[in-house]
Amino acid sequence: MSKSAERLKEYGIKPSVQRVAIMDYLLNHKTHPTVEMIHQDLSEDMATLSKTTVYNTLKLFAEAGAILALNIDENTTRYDGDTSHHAHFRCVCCGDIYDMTPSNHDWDKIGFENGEGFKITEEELYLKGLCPKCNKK
Amino acid sequence: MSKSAERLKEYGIKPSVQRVAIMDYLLNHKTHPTVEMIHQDLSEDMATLSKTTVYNTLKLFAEAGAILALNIDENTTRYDGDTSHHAHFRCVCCGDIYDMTPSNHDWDKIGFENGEGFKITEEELYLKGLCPKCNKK
DNA sequence: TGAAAAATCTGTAATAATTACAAATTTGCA
DNA sequence: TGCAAATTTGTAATTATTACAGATTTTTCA
Repeated sequence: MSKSAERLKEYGIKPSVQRVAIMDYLLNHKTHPTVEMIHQDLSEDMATLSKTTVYNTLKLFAEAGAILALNIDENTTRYDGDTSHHAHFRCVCCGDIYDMTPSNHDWDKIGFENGEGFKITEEELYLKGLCPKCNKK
Repeated sequence: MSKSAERLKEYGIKPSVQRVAIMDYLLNHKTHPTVEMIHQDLSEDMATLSKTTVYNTLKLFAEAGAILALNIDENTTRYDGDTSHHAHFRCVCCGDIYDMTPSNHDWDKIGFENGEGFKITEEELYLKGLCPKCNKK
């Protein structure tokens, strides 16, 4: 079975053709794509793929914890097949999103002064600025 | 001059009646309100206030760095008059947003393994989970 | 002071992302 | 094979946000 199909099963999701294709896309494109990009690219091989299916599927995946839904972009959601603990950087010039690895591995153990009683289940660190390419100009 | 008007001048923004009212609202409501909430509340005293003005003004403030625009909520932007360095928590149950103060004050000095060449100008830490109230239930 | 110019505000219409929903298709299984 | 359940599809509705042009307010300066 494909890696993508296995991944879906791990998270209790039945692997339909469309679901496997979308998960496959996410595992092979580290670009943090939008619904639009995924739909457009996959449509080349799956002409009948509906945008609604892409929306529904990504929501399903994200709610199951199989992928990450990122709100680092102001107007649209970006998706990430890599669910390991890492931060994200968005270049305010070109819009590209990069994975960032904090060198201080204690960042995920940060406590909060007023954190008593809170149950934290998700943590996202968003960085913005200029990427190396845009920074040179 | 009011504290709000002074604040605007600090950031090079001309203090009109509407702008002062909106900044005032943000400085006095720590609820991280949406455009909708701000407009609705201020409309009680300023019947003619347009929602477009609220949108434009908040964008102006945020771009000048006078306030923060938060994307912690999936479908709408929330605003924060407190620009000091702190994190945000959103309760997935009731939707309320809380300020969080990392007890490890080094969190803003985190380096990134693959950070060479990047110029980081903004940093947002978003936490999600259950607030003390919802956690009890 | 008082007109002309500039800045700001307002209301409506347009846009774009996302969701609702019902019909069509596919899948799993007796 | 044939039926029921799950999934997908396409269109219509919803919601947040922006575009834009006209109205209003503020500023400039003779």
